[in-house]
Amino acid sequence: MSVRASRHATLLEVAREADASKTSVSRYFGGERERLSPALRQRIGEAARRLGYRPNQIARGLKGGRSRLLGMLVADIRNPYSIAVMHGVEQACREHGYSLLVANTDNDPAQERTHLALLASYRVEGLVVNVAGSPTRELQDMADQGLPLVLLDRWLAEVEADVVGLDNPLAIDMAVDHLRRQGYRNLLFLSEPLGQASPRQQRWQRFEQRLADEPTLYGERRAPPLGGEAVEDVVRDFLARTGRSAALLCANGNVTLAATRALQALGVPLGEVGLLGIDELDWCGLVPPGISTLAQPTEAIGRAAVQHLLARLDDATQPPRRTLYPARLNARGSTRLEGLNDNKEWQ
Amino acid sequence: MSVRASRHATLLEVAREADASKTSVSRYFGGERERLSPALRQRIGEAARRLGYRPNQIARGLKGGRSRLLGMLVADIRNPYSIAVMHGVEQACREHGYSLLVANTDNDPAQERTHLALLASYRVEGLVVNVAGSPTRELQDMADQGLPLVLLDRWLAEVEADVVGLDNPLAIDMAVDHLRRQGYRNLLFLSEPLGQASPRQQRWQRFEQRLADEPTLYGERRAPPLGGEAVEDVVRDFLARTGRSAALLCANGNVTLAATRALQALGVPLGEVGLLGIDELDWCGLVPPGISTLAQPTEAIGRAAVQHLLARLDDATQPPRRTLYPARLNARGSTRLEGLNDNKEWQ
DNA sequence: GCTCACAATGGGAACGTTCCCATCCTAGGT
DNA sequence: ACCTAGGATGGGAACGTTCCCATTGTGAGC
Repeated sequence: MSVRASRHATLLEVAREADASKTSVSRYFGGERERLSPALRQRIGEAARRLGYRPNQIARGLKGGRSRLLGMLVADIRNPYSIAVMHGVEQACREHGYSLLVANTDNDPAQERTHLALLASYRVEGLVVNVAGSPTRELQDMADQGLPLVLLDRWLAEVEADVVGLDNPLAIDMAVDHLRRQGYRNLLFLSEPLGQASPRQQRWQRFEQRLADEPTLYGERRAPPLGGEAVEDVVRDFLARTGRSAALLCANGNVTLAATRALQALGVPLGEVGLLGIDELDWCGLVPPGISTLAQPTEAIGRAAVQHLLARLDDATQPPRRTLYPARLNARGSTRLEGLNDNKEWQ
Repeated sequence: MSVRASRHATLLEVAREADASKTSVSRYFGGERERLSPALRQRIGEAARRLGYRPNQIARGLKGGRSRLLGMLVADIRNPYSIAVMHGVEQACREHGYSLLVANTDNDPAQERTHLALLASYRVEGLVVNVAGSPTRELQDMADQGLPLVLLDRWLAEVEADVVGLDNPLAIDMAVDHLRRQGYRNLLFLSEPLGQASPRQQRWQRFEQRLADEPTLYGERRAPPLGGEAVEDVVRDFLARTGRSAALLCANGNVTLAATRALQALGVPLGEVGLLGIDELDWCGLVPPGISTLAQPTEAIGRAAVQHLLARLDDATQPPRRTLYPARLNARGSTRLEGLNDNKEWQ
């Protein structure tokens, strides 16, 4: 009985201790216990416990190529949407015996490339990607090498991979319908600058399309920079020209935040000017009279991403799938034109 | 020239392609380029580029024990505080050539144990731990095995490890000072149930202590469950008994959220009853007239955690350090007794 | 009683690195 | 010219697994 060295016990040590072969011990921990006789099984179990043995995942990953690691590349880790999805991804990983290696790019395309390479070097078995730029080349290479890939929310037309996210056209339809039903007639669609982000583009386009089909509605689209006074200016201008029954439709959480600030700065009461945001945020219920939102089923989206990965790990040949979820409407005071209006929408 | 197999190029293949030995290639990628002659260096560089070679971190980790992985165990990944700190940790990791393996326990002690074991099995070189329960035994074992450990925010008295977090007594002092200066005289300290969480206990104790030193102030402490009506009841009761110049001091972000809801439900205007929260949140500036907070320097805390890890990796013998940061006061409308009061505090 | 299938077990070669230790060569000191 | 120090390079073992392929033992079928 020696002083416990400050190192980890190995498979071989357990084998010796249990008077078994390393193969048997490997089987014990590799989920093939039923192949072992009860006696041997017990000896190994005890020896392992005595030695505090834990299989070394690194070594495991090396031999079998099974790193049991899934990677997630996040464009902006501070975005509540990303977090919520990540939570779903992480849970699903855990349930399937995987661990999650997270890389955050802070929306920097250069970092994105670096991190992609990094994740690859850890031989992750699959990758959930929320792209910032357009690392088309890198992603296609990885896909070609047989690495299962899921594009989250944002997708790249050129990359053949599964896509999981929100049904954006439907979300815009729901938004426009809701606003119209609540009595708003002049809609301002506010987005962040479109850039490469596919959801922004989709929402932007669908809004236009939808407006064309609605003779009773008037609409405009703007994508001002979120930083300075731009949002406030745009909103002030719009309200001045359209007067009553105006509403803002915010394309994502950041915009909702900026728009809320702008309306507060302009001294316009929420509801009198409608405000509907895509993405649910903690505080939306708190700003009186409550900000209406279209919530994304983030948890489900995260889990779905992992499921796609696992399915593809199982059968690499499936054609790319696209899984889109509907948004859920949280109607609050910010889309009630007059305090005593119809209350049917409320839940 | 063969069809590129769907596998990764290996060190050996690069060596063959460059007509060099694997040792030389290993040196090239292991940061010992200066030991190679310029000619060889160039050959290897070109061969590697041609083959798209990337060192396999898994294999690296196996031989040298250098997994280049740092682990982070988070009690609640959806908590904005955790996220913010994680962002700092992740950045610091990246800057030092490490990757981050994140595990979320959802505040479940059982999961916590599991995940701790999991992280260990990936042979992370250091661990940032934001404990949920009291995995004292596991942590001490890991520390004994020579694994650098940093306790984040919450600490366990029994575990010998570095601690990084907020200077809680100082934060309470700042809070009490600010509230007194703003004219509040009756303070209600609201916390989540204390449990094992050291910061909650520290804040709770310091409040009592501080109140004892302030004859001009009256104070009470409560830790109601956050779920139902309890917070509202506690607040209503307190306000009924103390009347004017009452203020709530919220021990963390969750409590601030609950307290804000309660005050809104009671129809009490913010400011008339003071509200000061520990932890800055996105929406604190949005709820009129703005909620005052004590912000934690989360980014710095995250970076400090990694620095401690690296320092200990460098010299395992250092005694445990404790690094505490002061909070920063964001004074807003919720701690202005009357609209036209002194404005000195505003920034 | 002999063969054969099959269950239980073990030996050894990978996996892709790192690192210790040669080996070779050249230039400098004598 | 000879010895040697030291720079450049390479060979091989190890890291802790998994997995292919034996090797043993046991009872059923003939």
